[in-house]
Amino acid sequence: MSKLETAQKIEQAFERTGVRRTPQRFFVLERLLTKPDHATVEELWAALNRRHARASRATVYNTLHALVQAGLVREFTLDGKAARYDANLERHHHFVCDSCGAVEDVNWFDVPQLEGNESEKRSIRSYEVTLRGKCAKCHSNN
Amino acid sequence: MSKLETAQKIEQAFERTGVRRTPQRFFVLERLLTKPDHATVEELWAALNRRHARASRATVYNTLHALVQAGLVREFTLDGKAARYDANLERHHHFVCDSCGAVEDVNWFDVPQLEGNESEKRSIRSYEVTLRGKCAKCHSNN
DNA sequence: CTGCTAACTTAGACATAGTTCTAATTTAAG
DNA sequence: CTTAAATTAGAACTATGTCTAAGTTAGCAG
Repeated sequence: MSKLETAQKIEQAFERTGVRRTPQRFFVLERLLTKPDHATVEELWAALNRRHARASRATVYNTLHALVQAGLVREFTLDGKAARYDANLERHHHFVCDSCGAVEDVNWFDVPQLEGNESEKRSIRSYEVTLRGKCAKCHSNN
Repeated sequence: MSKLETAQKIEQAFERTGVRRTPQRFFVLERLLTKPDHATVEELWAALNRRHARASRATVYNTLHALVQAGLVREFTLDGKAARYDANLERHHHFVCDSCGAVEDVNWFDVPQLEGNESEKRSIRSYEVTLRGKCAKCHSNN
């Protein structure tokens, strides 16, 4: 997607959901859309400051809450660390690199055994596979 | 498994791994073995105090670290909260109840698609499925 | 275009949960 | 009995997230 297209997509998303457009919010959503690395608040704040020097952490938190509220971004956590944010709204799984900690999306696939097998008296609303190993980058670097 | 059998199993585990036997450690491991609810430190500490009133939190941390070190217990986290501990060393998946937060073990099953499909340039060391929904108890209570 | 105002942003203090540390005391096990 | 190792209470630390009060701005009404 070109930069222009992304910008239009963001504008539309803001308009559609009634989220007020500010430079900070635009930047955060743009960053999440174009670099799907599941950034933490800390990372987003650092990135934001490279452009809009003097952004407040609170703004990043507020922005992310607004985006989550609006359904434009999903929040999740991994291994007890800080919350991570994902603008990929498609169903997907996650891969976590043991060496560098990178989190990558993995295309969705069903886990068919689930239905018959394990759902005795519970009802399953959703599930997700978390894969762990060594990412492509860490492989070539060693 | 009877209480006696469990006790013997614990004794043997301590002896085999060279973990010194203390009442606190015995209690913690016993609790993890007999009640596989993936307790947190806080929960274990509360349980311990019901018996050995005046146990220190630090002891629970020390104990768990020793048990993890010895390979008798596994540590994991879920949803960015406190670490949870599991004496079930078999491979298994987890189910998390949306309503009450309970964490239950789910018997292991393979996810066959993984091999061919997604492991392009990364290597996958392990994976786990996390299921979410409503547990049996919460179902009957509502 | 201009001015208005509710909403947003800012800096930094504050809050909190989880965990680790410390120094004195007690204990397991040879 | 001895002593290295474990336990204790509570202080201290760390990371993450929330709050506050003052200043700024988006977006609309006129």
